[in-house]
Amino acid sequence: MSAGFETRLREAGYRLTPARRAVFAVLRQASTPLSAAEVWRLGRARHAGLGRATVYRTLPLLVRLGLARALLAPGGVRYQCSEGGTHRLVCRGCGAELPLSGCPAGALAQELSEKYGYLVEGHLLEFYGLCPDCQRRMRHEV
Amino acid sequence: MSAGFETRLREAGYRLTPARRAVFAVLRQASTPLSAAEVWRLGRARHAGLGRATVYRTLPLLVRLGLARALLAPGGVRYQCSEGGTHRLVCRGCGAELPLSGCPAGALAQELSEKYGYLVEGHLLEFYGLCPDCQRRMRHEV
DNA sequence: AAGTAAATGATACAATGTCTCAACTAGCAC
DNA sequence: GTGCTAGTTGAGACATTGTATCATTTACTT
Repeated sequence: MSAGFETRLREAGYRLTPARRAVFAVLRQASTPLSAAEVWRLGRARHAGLGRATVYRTLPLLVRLGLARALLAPGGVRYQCSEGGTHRLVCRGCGAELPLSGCPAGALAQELSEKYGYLVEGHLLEFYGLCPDCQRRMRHEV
Repeated sequence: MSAGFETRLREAGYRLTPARRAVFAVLRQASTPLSAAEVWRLGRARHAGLGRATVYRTLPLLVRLGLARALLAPGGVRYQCSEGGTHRLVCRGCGAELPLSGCPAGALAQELSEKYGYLVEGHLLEFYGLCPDCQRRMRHEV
């Protein structure tokens, strides 16, 4: 799958550099979406002199190439590898996120592909609301 | 619906102030999601001395109260009123967004509500991929 | 009408992201 | 392998975006 990264970069006319490897490797290994600052910090472990500007240049590049995805978490933008879709329940009270399995969007993707000529590569399905705790809390404490 | 804003604020124990009215009114009237800076600029037209800090305090408050939603647009975070769901196709090549009608998520919301006890208030369904133009462009130009 | 806690706006500050540019290097040609 | 060249890098200045502080104001309760 790391080969996917290399070929994708090359076929798009970009060079394969230690900095880009480091940034992508950090995202690949992360078990949770990372902020740009976190990617920088972790990336320096892999590539000593990794620059901040390079990280900020590389992350959007990875997104444009379809190798990563930018998410809006409470607290700012975070990046993660883009493999397949992302599905979750987000509580607007406490920010808790509950991952979901099973997705109704897969079927729709094919349909959209035919209808609009889009090449659909992945999707993000987020439900917003209140978790049980926050529902209780909002009734009483506020 | 503006009443919804007022009661929501009151029932959560927050005061109804000119600043908050202005911020919310700006979001309500906007036909497109706005950045915090834009909300400030537009808000000053409605409430002369509106402070920057107040805008940055108010927008997350509106999100927590379920009155607004934060979106990650190319170029940063943007806010919009939260009425129902949001569905679109986003091209990772050029950033173009194509709104969708018809959504498979509504049915799932009810199911999630029962299964997890969440109060589901809205959702965001985004498909990522390449629009027809970008597919062509990627094959040739790059 | 008066009291009070919440909210405001100004400002200073911190964090986040962008731009510039000289130095470097990946990839290609030979 | 050696040299060439355009893409890329990293440092730092800069711009933007978001946060904390605090004296002053004000929405709401009684």
